[in-house]
Amino acid sequence: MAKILNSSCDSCSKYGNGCCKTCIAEHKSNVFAPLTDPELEFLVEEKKQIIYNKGETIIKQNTASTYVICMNDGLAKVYVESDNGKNVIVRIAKPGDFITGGGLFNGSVQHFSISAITKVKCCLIDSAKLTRLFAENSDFAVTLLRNHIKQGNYLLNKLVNHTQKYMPGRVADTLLYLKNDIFNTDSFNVPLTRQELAEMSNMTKESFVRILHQFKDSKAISIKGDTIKILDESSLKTISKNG
Amino acid sequence: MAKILNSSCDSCSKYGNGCCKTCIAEHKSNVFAPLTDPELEFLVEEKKQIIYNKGETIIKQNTASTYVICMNDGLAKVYVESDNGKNVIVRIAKPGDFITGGGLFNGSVQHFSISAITKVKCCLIDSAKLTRLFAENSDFAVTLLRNHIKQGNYLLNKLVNHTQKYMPGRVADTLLYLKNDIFNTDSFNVPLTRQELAEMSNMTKESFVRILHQFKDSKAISIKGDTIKILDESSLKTISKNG
DNA sequence: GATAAGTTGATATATATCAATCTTTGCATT
DNA sequence: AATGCAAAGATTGATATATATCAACTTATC
Repeated sequence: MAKILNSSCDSCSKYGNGCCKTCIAEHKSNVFAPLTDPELEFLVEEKKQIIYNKGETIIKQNTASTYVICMNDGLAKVYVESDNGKNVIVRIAKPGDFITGGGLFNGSVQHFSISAITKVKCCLIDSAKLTRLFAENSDFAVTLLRNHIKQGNYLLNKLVNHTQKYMPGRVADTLLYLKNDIFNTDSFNVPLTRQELAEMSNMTKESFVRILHQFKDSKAISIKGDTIKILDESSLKTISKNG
Repeated sequence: MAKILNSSCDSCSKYGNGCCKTCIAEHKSNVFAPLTDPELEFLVEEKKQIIYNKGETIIKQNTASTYVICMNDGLAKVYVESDNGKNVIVRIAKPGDFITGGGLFNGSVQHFSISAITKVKCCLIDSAKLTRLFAENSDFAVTLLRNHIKQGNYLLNKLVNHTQKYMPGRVADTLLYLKNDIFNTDSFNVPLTRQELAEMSNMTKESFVRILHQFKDSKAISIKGDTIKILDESSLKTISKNG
């Protein structure tokens, strides 16, 4: 079970002692950047920092939740569970990411699930506090809105990519996403199963494997155990582009 | 060419003379509802009301624009132009809808195109004014954010529907969308071509036609010229659900 | 040593593409 | 206003293909 770190956690229980301030310092683009120190204090004063083990569910689709989540450490998958039992992984959440469910200001019901793909440390913040801060700090509202607009653009792009591209283009997109948005290195250890990589790419695991090995054969990537190395990014970009 | 209605347009040039107040009265869920009269006055004081003829482009993807659009009359399609030349129609905008492009607070570049599918009357409002209003009225910020979160949920749903459902399910979705979200009647005259209906349903026009006629044969709908009538909504819902 | 994950091959199928025909619409000319 | 014609849209059928499914097998993991 996920365990709650109580307030004796000296690095995280309170702003001023580490966690939240560090979060914001480390992740410049964080939505909390516009907040003043007292505002930040108010926001985090009752927050809960939770640790989830690999595989644990952080948010469950179709259940109510009034928390917004601030990722602190580890990786999580944000995914939609469809009626036919297949999952669609929408994105990977990484440290510094701020996740507001589809229920924010909107009935509290979550429109996607989130689960830990590695050990995850994250803060749960009561979403009612956001509303209060809007009244004091409109820059914060703008930042949060900008965040959601970017999210919308990302989804729009994903919609087009997943419906218009052939499988090789979608696999290339997934690999480029992992390299450039998640790990920021050419070579990375993938904590996701082939099934999950396939769910990111909108195809079956068998199809994903086949195309991955095509890329390996054409020297665009190398695979050693769980480690994938991008050898020829421009080649992948070309494949991504023409579909 | 689209023509600008000058300030002599007595029904629309100014708040207090009709247009915007009427807009809000008619469309209860409008995002402008939280605004006070003076705030509304400020928002619309320099707005432009424009009429577009059928087929004209209102917003062009990848161009900069600092306007937000308030639909006043008519219907428009919001769509993404993909690299392979195929369009994906994301939604239909109807009177009362408020459309903020993907560039809002975010570089001004539009991430989708909008064009008129009937004669359209709409207001273009300078998006810089929104930021100013946030400072005065945080309820407005919350409403706008809620609007975007709903938009995100809609896109998430569309992503899953378009990637997980078979064609009959997607055609059923399109028909139910037109009935329940756009026209609000069982029988409606469709101003969209088969090509456009197919672009809403993520398939070719040929496939769309075939399935439409299957639905006709099974008495779920009837087709007379440009008019489609939903005869058996529950049947369409079943088809939508099981894919 | 058992269970899950990854791989590979053969086959089935949903859907796109191509091609032909039919229908409607817009427009110029009388 | 009526006529004819061109262009666009709609429909239907035959075929091709991208991708899923099914099945067998191998490899890794607890």
